[in-house]
Amino acid sequence: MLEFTEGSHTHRTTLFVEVILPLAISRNYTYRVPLEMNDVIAIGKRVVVQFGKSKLYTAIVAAISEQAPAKYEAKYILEVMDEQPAVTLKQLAFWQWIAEYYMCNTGEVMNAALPSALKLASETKITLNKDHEYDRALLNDKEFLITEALDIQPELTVSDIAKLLGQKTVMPILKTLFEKNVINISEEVSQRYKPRRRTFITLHPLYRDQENLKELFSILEKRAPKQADAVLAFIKLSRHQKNITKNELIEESGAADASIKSLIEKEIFIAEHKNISRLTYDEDEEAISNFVLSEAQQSALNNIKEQFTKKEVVLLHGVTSSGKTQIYIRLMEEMISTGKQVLYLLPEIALTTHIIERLRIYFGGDIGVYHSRFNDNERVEVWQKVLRNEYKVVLGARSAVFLPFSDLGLIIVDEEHETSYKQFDPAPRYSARDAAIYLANMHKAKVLLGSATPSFETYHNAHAQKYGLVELTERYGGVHLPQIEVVSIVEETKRKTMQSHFTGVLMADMQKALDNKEQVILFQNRRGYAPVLICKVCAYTPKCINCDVSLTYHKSSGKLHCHYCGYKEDSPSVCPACGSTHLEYKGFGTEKVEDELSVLMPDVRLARMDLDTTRSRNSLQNILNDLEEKKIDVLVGTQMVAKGLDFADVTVIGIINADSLLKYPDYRANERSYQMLAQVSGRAGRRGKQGKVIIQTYDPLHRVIKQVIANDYSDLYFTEMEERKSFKYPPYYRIINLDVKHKDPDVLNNQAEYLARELRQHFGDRVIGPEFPLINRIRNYYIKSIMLKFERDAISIVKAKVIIRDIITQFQTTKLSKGCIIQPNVDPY
DNA sequence: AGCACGCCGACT
DNA sequence: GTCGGCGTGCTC
Repeated sequence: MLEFTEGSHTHRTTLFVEVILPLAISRNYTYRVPLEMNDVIAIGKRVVVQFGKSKLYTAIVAAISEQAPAKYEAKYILEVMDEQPAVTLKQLAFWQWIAEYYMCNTGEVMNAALPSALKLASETKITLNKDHEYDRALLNDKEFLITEALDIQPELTVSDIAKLLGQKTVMPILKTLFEKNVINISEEVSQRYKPRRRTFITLHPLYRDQENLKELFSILEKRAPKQADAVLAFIKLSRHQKNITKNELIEESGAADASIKSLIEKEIFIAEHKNISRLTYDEDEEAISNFVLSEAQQSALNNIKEQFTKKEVVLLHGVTSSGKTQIYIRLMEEMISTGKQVLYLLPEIALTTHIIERLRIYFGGDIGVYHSRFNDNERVEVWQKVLRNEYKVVLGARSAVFLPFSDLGLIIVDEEHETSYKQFDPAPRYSARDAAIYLANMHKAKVLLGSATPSFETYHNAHAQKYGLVELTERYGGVHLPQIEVVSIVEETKRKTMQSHFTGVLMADMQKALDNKEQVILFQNRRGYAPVLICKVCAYTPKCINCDVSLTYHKSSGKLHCHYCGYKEDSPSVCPACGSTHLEYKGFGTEKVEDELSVLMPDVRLARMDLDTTRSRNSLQNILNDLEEKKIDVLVGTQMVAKGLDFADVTVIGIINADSLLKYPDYRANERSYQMLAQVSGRAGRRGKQGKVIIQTYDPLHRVIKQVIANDYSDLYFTEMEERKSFKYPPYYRIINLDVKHKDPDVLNNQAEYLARELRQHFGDRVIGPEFPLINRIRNYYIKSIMLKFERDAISIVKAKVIIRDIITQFQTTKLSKGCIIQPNVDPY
């Protein structure tokens, strides 16, 4: 046949593809390629496949072969979605590495990597069958209810119906309705990415001639004055801008849509429909790079470049406010001049418009931004632009490591110690910092890690000469490090100078700053009002019904919240156990700090920044804007305030209770506390003025506090490292945690013990536990943790992981382990 | 992740 | 008895 002449031999060959499904399943599945798709099928393209009875998914082609599977009949691919592969070969290899290293499935990696608009899944839609006559009186109550609902809303999903009927199992009912020909059941895949379209208007070239234009006006003014207005508005707009959309024209002229339409019909206006990008930025900002590096910055930059000739990864250890960003900018400029791409990773919270705008000054439209506050369509557009190599620089949070880079030259991981680089909740439990190093390796690119308080892992690698190390000890522009004052809460309580949770010292310094029209940040590492509510009579404490935690009282909602599962209940006014009205709030969070301060300083403009106040899309940015515009005098916040805040007029920082950090029962508590305190302190007095930090604590002589005051990170490092070594912790050892979960605590105990025994057979006393973690029940699952500690060099971690995987697989086939969930967490933070 | 099948308690 | 919960296994 004619249409078969142009192609290759593949026309006659039946092809099979192995695809990755966006699900937590352990292997790939094989589908058959219809002959007519032979020419378009390719690795990395998305295909639509049916998986199971009815569900349709977008899968990624991972391999193509001519070999038919022996044991089953492969289903056909339904559709090839892409003209060009959406995922590169490098990415597929990267996904594979993540899945192996972090002990999860490729499908889970795919889920994290692809913007959801690129992986549409079908949804079951229920509609009325209008072609069939039936008597509704013959239906039972529930069936009748469904038809009634479909009269009002013609299309319902399965979960809509579950909600409607108030029960979980609805499929049998829908099935009988379908068999009675009352309803249709269909699987619909919606193309979720929609380009944004606008209509652009231009004037017919005929009217570029002044005479013709004059004539046109004289006609229009008489016959259609509204249309004349529209033409006038067009001419006015065209003086300032090149592209004019129909909407802009309507807005400017006040003319109706119909007027414009008739002008288009008369061919006076020419309309053109175009896809436009959602990723706009102000083109008026000319790219300028006219800053001068200080001597210290310049020598650090030279040093980094020198190190890059010998090392793949370099750590830039620079104190807060040392001007690391400017060094990054110079490096990025040099890299993109060679034509390679740059990835600049930042913690989500630090990715504010402030830093984006700052980089736009230098890179203009060449810079792409990628983070979780972007909506799906925006993310797809960034993805596609990276794929087409239209960005030179990508600025992004954790998940930006998954973008389809083709030729990376440099990855910068700023604030590399940040724990938010590690994903916790759903697998893949990956570290974007560590993954970035692997990714760079694949691209033969360099990695620059930047931090004022490097993670011990990184610092250790730098000291071991594995990474290059560049130190920058001078603050930019000669800004002094803040003065740190430690205030003993015990002392002040004795002297009765405490005002609720504020020491006299803090109150006085806050007042002084406010008198000078300066700003204050207060840090309290806990959100909500009070973490524990306790009955003074019977000591009853309200607990979460799903988790092993006490509920936190939130004053703003008047409810008790669980911070682990989201459960909420009304706060009781009498003790549910004994009926007493003597209920006491114990402990305090940001809400209470804010509340108390508003009583003590009623004239102060207060704001709060924590998870609860920054949930919606723009709320974080709004708070930061208000702070910048000095609409806020005092900002109370959780760890968030330690990151990415850079405001000249913040001169006083108060740490309400340092002990909550220091007392944390974790081997990293000291490292974390130091990082936290140093990072918060770094926010004080950035430009021109020396700032002041007040640390309130019950334990002013604590070693870590002394080290923070002395600004002696290496002292902290060397003392802590001794302990890490003797207790077999990272960076000397690698840790893999296996969290075992089960609804029944007894089964969990037995099975976790059994699993640990199996592991011990291979790994001996490298296996610790199982032990109950700090919180031993979350969302109704009891949890036990098994920890594996591997010495760094003596054992192949790759082989160990294969063995662990085998043991887990083996374990899951045993009858008694039914219902057990095992979650591996490699390199837990 | 969905969805079907099968077993078991609590209702008409 | 039957309905609906829930556990278990499978999907190319």
